[in-house]
Amino acid sequence: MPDSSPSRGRVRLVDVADLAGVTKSVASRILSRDETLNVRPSTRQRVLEAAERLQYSPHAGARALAASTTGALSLLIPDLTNPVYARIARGAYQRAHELGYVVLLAEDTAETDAGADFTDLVGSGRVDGLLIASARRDHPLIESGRLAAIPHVFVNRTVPESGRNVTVDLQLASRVAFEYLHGLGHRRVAHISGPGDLSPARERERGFSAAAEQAGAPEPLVVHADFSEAGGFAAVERILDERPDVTAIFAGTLPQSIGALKALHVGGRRVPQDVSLLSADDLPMAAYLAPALTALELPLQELGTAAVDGLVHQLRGQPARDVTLSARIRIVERGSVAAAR
Amino acid sequence: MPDSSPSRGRVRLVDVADLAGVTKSVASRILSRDETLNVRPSTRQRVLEAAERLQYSPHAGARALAASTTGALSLLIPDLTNPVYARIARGAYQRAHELGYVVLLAEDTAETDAGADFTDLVGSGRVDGLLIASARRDHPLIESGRLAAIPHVFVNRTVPESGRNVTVDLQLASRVAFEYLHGLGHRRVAHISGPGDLSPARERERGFSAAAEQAGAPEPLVVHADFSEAGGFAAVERILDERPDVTAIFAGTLPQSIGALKALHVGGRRVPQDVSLLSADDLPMAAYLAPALTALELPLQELGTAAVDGLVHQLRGQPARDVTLSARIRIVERGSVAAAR
DNA sequence: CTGAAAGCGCTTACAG
DNA sequence: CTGAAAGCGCTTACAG
Repeated sequence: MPDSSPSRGRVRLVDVADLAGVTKSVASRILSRDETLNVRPSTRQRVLEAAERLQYSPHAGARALAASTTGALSLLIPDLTNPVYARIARGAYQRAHELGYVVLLAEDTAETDAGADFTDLVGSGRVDGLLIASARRDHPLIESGRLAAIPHVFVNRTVPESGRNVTVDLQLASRVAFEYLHGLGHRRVAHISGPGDLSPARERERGFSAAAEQAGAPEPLVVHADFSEAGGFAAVERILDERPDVTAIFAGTLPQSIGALKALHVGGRRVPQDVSLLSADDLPMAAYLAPALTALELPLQELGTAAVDGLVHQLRGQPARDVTLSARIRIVERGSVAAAR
Repeated sequence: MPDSSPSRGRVRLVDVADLAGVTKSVASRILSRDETLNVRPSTRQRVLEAAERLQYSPHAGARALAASTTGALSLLIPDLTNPVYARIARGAYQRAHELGYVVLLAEDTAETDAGADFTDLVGSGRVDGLLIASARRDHPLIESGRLAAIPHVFVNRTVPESGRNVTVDLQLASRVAFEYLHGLGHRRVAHISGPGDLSPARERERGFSAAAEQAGAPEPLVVHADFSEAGGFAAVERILDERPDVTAIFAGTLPQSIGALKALHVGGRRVPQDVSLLSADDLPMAAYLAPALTALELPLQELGTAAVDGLVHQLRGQPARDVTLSARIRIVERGSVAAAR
């Protein structure tokens, strides 16, 4: 096979144009599916075949430079370890792929201090916009003000006044949780929430308490804790201390639930005979714990999908908007919740 | 403040050069830390300050185009949900950051069929190279042959003959596991491995069996299973069926251990009184299960670090090489393993 | 229906 | 020590 001498071994647009017997202009327009273009079907065909045969893959940088668009989105998640984000990420990937975007994932913990790096992802023209699931309230990205010029969306968190929040209706979800427990006769109920400054945590609390008030039930005890096993453990210690007669606990995340289970065990409570435990986050693992956890299922994959839709909406020049998902919130019953005695 | 009219609001190299009173050439060389450059300290100072003041962030695409290097690496992981990869990713991030690279994470499951997308990440000049932790044996990336022209490294998996494998010495790790159990008097031992075609699984098996043989112990029962809770559950069912007198089980992953715990419980075995369970993957959660899991700790973060080093080594024109980590392999003792009765 | 040409924002020999 | 200029591989008005 003769070498058509592409520089550095890269197949360029001009190579496929040459092979197809057209100019770069036409090739470019055909390959980028320019709708306004009228070409003979046979020409189109030749170009497509040439691209295929040469395994042509446009240079993203050159395209970004010329068109000032990258075709890439970045998803910033606070904790790779939390499977909740895996679900969101999958939804995001899938939709992005459908829309012709690539999504680049990045973990954005306080330790990595990656905030700067990530603003730079957009600043340096690597991505067109940001899907921000990082939950830190005083995130450098937000504080910096650099976000203002950048298309972005907040996922699973809420930044007041931003008009860019894509969230599950956590107040509704918490209400569902409360009413489920209340319906089983539980009257002394506690809720393990997240760190006080995180918006999802605040909303769960609000929904839970509001539901209690509306039901005329005693005010639930709300305890703030880290979203981790250790957090759940410590929270239950405090709950048992302040309210030893508690009959049901609603934990905000699965890791917290695992810690809670342990602390209940240590505290001599049987689950669910003495205390019922309802977990947020329905993940495969929940079914394998002892007892299997009854959990609140949320539309996480849909959240990822909606986030990409919201961001792409902005990229197309539409104004940002809040999106709240309230479908597909339900309780998956397993063994950790029983009727109050 | 007067508008210096940057196009599209972007601050360009020429803007900082102007502000500093030099040409683009000099500014470029100073900002990209060109060692061979000799400039007056005062000039360097002015350029750096100008860049700082304008919040200059070079256009990654333009740079990629001109220098044919992107400063980005991509880490492909098979399952976002598995915390093992989070640890590897953190190590990779940190080292990449130190070396001036950005790392872009992507989940590469069979379902997303993302193989093509990812080859394209390099093909399209978005990243300089790939850190491949995807474990599928017949991965489209490998099959396609396109990988040949692309700097890459396999992380936590081994592709024979590739000379690009960055791994923990799993044979050694399994030996450590076996000898720990053997030392406690266990003679009827089983191992829950992964799907038969995954290289880490095969190596763990080999190491485990070899250690048994060397100790003159009976051959361990090895059961293949999915790396999930369900896999661990099914594996233990089979083990109890084939070898009801088993006294110790070594599970290859934490999710498998969780499933195993459940199956042992269902099978009427107490852990560790009747059967000891040793888990691979020491993660925070292990301490909160009932019983707390004794686990094999592996140098996962170091694995990520070494992978980046290996890839950057290639990017600098050095030949690829295998790297095997054998330090920091140890047993973290908790409650799930006891001496044989 | 198709082509010639400018320009996106950088880097990097090559000159001075 | 610093500058002028070509070129990386695309897209996109603008012409024909």
